[in-house]
Amino acid sequence: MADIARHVGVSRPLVSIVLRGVDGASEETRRRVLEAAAELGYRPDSLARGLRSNRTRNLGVVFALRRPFEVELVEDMFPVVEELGYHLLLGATTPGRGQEAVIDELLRYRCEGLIVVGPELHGHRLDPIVEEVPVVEVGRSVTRGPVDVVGNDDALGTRQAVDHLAALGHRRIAFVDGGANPGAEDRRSGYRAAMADHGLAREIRVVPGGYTEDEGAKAAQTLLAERLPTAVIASNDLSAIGLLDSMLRAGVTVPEELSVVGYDDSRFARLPGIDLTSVRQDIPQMAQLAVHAVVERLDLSPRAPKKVALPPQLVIRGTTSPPRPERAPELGAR
Amino acid sequence: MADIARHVGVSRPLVSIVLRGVDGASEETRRRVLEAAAELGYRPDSLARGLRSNRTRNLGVVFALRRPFEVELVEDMFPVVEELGYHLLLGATTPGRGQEAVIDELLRYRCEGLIVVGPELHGHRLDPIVEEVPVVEVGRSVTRGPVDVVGNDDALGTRQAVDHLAALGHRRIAFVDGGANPGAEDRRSGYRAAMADHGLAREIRVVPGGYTEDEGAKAAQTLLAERLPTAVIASNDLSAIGLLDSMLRAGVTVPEELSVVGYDDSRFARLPGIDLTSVRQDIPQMAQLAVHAVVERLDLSPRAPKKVALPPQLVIRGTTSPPRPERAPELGAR
DNA sequence: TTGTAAGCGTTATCAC
DNA sequence: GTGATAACGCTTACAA
Repeated sequence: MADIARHVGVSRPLVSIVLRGVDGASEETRRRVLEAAAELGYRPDSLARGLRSNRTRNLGVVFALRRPFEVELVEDMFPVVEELGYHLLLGATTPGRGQEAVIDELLRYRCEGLIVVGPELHGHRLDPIVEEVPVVEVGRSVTRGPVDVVGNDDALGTRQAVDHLAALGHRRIAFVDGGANPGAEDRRSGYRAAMADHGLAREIRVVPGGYTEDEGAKAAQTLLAERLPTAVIASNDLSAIGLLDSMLRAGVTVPEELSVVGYDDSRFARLPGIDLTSVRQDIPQMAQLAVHAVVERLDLSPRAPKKVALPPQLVIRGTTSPPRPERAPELGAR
Repeated sequence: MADIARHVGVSRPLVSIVLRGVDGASEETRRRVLEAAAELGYRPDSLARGLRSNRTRNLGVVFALRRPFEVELVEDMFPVVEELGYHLLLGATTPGRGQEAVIDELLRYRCEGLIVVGPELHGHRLDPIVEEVPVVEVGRSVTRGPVDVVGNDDALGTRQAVDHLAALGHRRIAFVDGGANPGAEDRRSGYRAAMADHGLAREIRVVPGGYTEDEGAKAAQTLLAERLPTAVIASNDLSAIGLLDSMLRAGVTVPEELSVVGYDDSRFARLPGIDLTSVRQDIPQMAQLAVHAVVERLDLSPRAPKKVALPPQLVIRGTTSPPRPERAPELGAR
């Protein structure tokens, strides 16, 4: 920048004024400065700028690089963030780098706000951070403190799955649990509540599982060892796919003998050859709400924490159909 | 940091010495400074540090958030980068943000080196950047200038696929082209060369395609409209899956009537229910080589550009088998 | 071992 | 409309 100033024959601050596009410089100066900048290949220094101005306009987003759902969410944040005049700083968690380390790194870069996708931190560990910068959590249903939360109504999602299956005539609907993964708890409770509402409380069956194909396959083994239900809701797509495979290998036809529903409507579910009925979350909207929530706290005055749970949508594909007629004696059973 | 200095009663530079862990401070001072730092919740400021020291130890990586292959590659870079004492700055390209914009942003943060995955920039657009910082390109086979290149030997990959199919007895082996996508050119030429080497030059058949499921499905239609080959090599997994689906829908059995090979050995290929024979790239090693290449240029003296092409490995799964015996007249045909 | 002075590239403040 | 000066938080160089 000093180069430009010397080149044009003006002072450094004046160059700064021109390059920032604020007013306080004559058209003539402006033109000559911009010309020189282009000629000299000037590139603004974000470090110096952030340091001096105390305003980086950086938003940090913490997410897991290995969760396609979160990656997609982040991708959808970019246009929103840019439009609001901010930059997105990616804080990727990996098996060797937890959320805490990532958040710390983002704050060292003076992020002004933080979007935490799939929060894993216990409330009190997040507390000191929340006092420093606005935080929005994406994908957690309940939290403490002045934190905005944007989530998916996971309980409603599994409820929709149960409704769909019940409408098809299913009664024995099992659920493959997601353990401690993000959203798993709500998905489980939504299943339980919906089953009860359909008068199927006695049919509730929660099988231990997880968010991976292996765990889905294991759940399938559990189900195969006992009396098979007529339908299964898995707590995410991957476990549904693992389960699907084990079932097919065991000679169970889908959807004739067993209907299967996944959760996430990921690319995997849409894959021809899988064609999985699944619960879709509105990812673009979650991205937009999350970004707006942080920016509002930054640009506007403080306000009460906002907790949003978006309604998901069941996407019906080829893995669900009415159950086979039960054997006669079943009629009498209650 | 000034706070700590005041709190402990020493000068600021001394605090800096302690916090950086270099020597030049007494044990006693060290202890008291660290204590105060913990107490005051001190967090180093990367901006100020980078600005003053002219050494950010940042490595920028440019990659596409929507390409799982690249995301996986980036994930594998983290441990390598950390071990070498650097930080990875993620520069994600999205549909709305091209490589040029992303690189520019990374350089504003004073990245000392750049890893460009799936380079899209024409040589001359990269030139001015290469003069500023060390650059390594990942996934391009030929480039100009003093740029390190770490890639996959894509031509060898398709060659392995042809070898495998030829060994099984296939002769009419078609290839679904990848158009202008990264690596596609080499995959095509590897196919051509391998076919010729097997004396199958007359059987060469390149069908227009791409890297998406839709393009794979379209290629399937092209193939179905004419005489079906006994095997198809797709230029990536997704197009193989699209093709697979169209074939199955058309009543073609796989692998009995048609063997299918993909490329990338992505998660999709490994999916039970897909179980696609595919060409695997050694992602962890590519990550390691790429990072080391940049860091070497940074830490060591300049040296000639290094061009590495890693040998891929064919992973044989369920979509390939010997062809059905041809009808008798075929014997006489040449 | 410790302190002092200076400066990294930029912007804020206030004069002119 | 323009320019001088100081300051952001930290590290380097050198002196004590």
